[in-house]
Amino acid sequence: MQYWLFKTEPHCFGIEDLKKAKNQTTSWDGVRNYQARNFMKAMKCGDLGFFYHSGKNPEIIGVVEIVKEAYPDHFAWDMFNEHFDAKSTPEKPLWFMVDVKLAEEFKEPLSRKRLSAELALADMELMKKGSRLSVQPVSKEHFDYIMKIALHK
DNA sequence: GCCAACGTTGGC
DNA sequence: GCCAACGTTGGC
Repeated sequence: MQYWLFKTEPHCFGIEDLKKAKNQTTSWDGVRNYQARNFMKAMKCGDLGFFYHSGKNPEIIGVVEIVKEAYPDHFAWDMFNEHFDAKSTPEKPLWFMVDVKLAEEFKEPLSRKRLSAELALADMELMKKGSRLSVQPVSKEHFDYIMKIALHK
């Protein structure tokens, strides 16, 4: 069992969109970064990930569960999709996505400010300056630590 | 709005 | 294969 973090701009696809989605499940498509893609390929059903809003009010607002392991991101084949990439084809898919389902919405979101006050999280990928990875692994220690804060509130 | 960090592109 | 230029991300 591994832990992850999914970043998203709330006005693009936020927790409200996920809540409204069928079965509160969505495909995590549109990732066009090799490192992030490789992390998605490593995900297993049942793995958990934080749902993070970037932007004006950065915060972790919940937890999602991987419910479908990596499969080709067909949006990359659609010329009219904003994430179209001619290098990817149905025969040789380059980009992949997973399906995630809302597992838990925190009663109170954990703001980045709140998280950065925690020394124990200083070496977390998310908290590193200049970290732009939209899909990233989270250690069990960091995951548990953050869950403890979230549930304690 | 600013700017640092990072990934990608393309000339050589 | 190097690296400068450029575009994007994302916190502040």
